[in-house]
Amino acid sequence: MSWQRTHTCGELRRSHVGAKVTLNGWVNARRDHGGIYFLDLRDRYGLTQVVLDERLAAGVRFGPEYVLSVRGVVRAREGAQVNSERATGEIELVAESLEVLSSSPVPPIDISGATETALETRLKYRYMDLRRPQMQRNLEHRSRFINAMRRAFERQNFIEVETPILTKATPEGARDYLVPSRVHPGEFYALPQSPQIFKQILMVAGLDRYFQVARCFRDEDLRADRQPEFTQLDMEMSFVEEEDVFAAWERVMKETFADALGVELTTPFPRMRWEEAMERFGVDKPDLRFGLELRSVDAWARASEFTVFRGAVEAGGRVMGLAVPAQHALSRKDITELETVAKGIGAKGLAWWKAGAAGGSGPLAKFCASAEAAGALMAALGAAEGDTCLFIADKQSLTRKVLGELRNQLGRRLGLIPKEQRWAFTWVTHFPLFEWDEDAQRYFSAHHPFTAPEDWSLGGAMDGREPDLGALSSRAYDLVLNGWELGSGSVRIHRADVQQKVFSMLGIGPEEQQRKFGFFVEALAYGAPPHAGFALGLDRTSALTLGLDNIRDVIAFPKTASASDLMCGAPSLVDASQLAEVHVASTAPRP
RNA sequence: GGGGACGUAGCUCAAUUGGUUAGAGUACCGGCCUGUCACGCCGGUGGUUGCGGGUUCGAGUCCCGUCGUCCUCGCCA
Repeated sequence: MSWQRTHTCGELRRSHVGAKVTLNGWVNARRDHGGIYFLDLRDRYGLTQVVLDERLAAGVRFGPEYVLSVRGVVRAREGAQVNSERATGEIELVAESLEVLSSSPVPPIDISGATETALETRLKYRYMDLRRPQMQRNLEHRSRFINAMRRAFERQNFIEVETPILTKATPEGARDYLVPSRVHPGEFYALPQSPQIFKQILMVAGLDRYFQVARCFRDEDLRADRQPEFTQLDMEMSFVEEEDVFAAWERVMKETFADALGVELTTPFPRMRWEEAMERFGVDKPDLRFGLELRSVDAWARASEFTVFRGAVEAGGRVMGLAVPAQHALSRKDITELETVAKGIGAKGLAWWKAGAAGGSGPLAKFCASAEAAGALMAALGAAEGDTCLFIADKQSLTRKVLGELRNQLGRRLGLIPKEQRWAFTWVTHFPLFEWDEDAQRYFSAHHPFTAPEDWSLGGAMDGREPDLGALSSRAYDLVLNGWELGSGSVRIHRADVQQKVFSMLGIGPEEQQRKFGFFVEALAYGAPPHAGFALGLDRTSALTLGLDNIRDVIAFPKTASASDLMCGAPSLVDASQLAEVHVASTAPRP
């Protein structure tokens, strides 16, 4: 008689009563009552209670996580026997025969119970961790989401094209993962940080609309929202500008959320220039689910007697603040904690003021003694009587950064984020083209070197003038959701001469350009259409739509903070012969 | 590379100021129990306190080093 299942463990209902069925699954729990024996059998689809009589239970040995095949008859449960907590709670399977298909030692992970196992153990025994219903739900959700997104792109006539995993190292950007070549001694492939160049070349090739579920690799340190390999929904389109890309994605997101989550998104998403995001929220990925916006106090500071404030403004910096409504009554202890946070980011201090028309209280009170000064400060902050106002005075970038972080922390700590407003998307546009790097003493691309400048003349550089590179604006954009950067993209440079000029501005000389990007610039020269694209982080999006704050829980086999795979033990030493074959000698001390 | 937290039974945790034979819950094993569903009751097995060194009459506890995990800053075109 076959052990193969006729139904799953989540399938049987009252309508199946009387049927002879076979279930396969893992032993989730056992309840031995002497004369009668209960067994919960689990698979991906659910739990079903199996009833064994005394004789049958005594005849076979099994424990948690054994794999069983149970054959028997479906019986209705009546009255108090019904388990209304379970989908299969109105029936049970009365076993007639039972076969052990596979055994298990005592499991290191409690799959059926309530205790949360240490992450280290979960990662080492990932195959058991993934048996947990929560993890299976996460992976199912991710699969549904990605498939819905694929269908949405196909409806818009995009085609999915695979690009190489073994490709060429790039000088800009993150650290590359390198793969030595056996055939070409001393030469290396790199794993792609993104399919950027290939997808642009697909546009030159006339593919017009491309997308790909693309694995990307960046050899940088990990975070809760960052793994060394991650997955993007990557896309590119020809003959378009920003709004065309936004519209394509808004349609995809609307359809995907409806399809996979049953959520109706409101489109179009708001657009916000980078400068506005930085000024109002202090960050380039603002969480728009709550207010508490930053306000400029520059004018007030310039006129004030407070030398710290006035000095900051006169030195070309900024004085900014935010007003915490009186109802949230920050204590001195709260403010001290916030000051510690501020100093940790680099602020010299945190000034505060309890707003009041009569001067208020706190360190700033003596500079607000006049009703005029107090009123002006309250007006600048949009503050009401009794609000706790927090101030940072420093150079602009630090002032924004510190207050942006304080705003985010206050949003969480004070419970300012309304539960019902779950999906606060926004496009952030017009990022700077270049950012100055103090250590390297040169400019780097804020996005990547293929990003189109807002001004095709590059501030006159195309005509031989020398613009202020830090002031150039780009056509890069990010999609932000609830304070997370979900993805980014840009209108691309489709002109070979502009691309070469940008490389030069980044300090990449003609010889290096030719060696590293020659093929790409040459491709642009052969009839490149104007094009633009975007890539969405699927790990982050999956996590966020599940309400998770760590992307590990939507990745089947994630790596630890030190980029190890605890299950298979990667990375690992390899045989000397293997190294020799690829012409590599290790300089690491061998244990 | 820096900062912080953590590491004790299969799992989750406790252990006073450095002091008896390192405990509890759960899991596991044995016994009892015919309606449980995280069954219950009784009993039992189970420990290199991550690893190495040091201080001490005595170390899970203090010190040094090291390994690992998490969070985070730098980093992440």
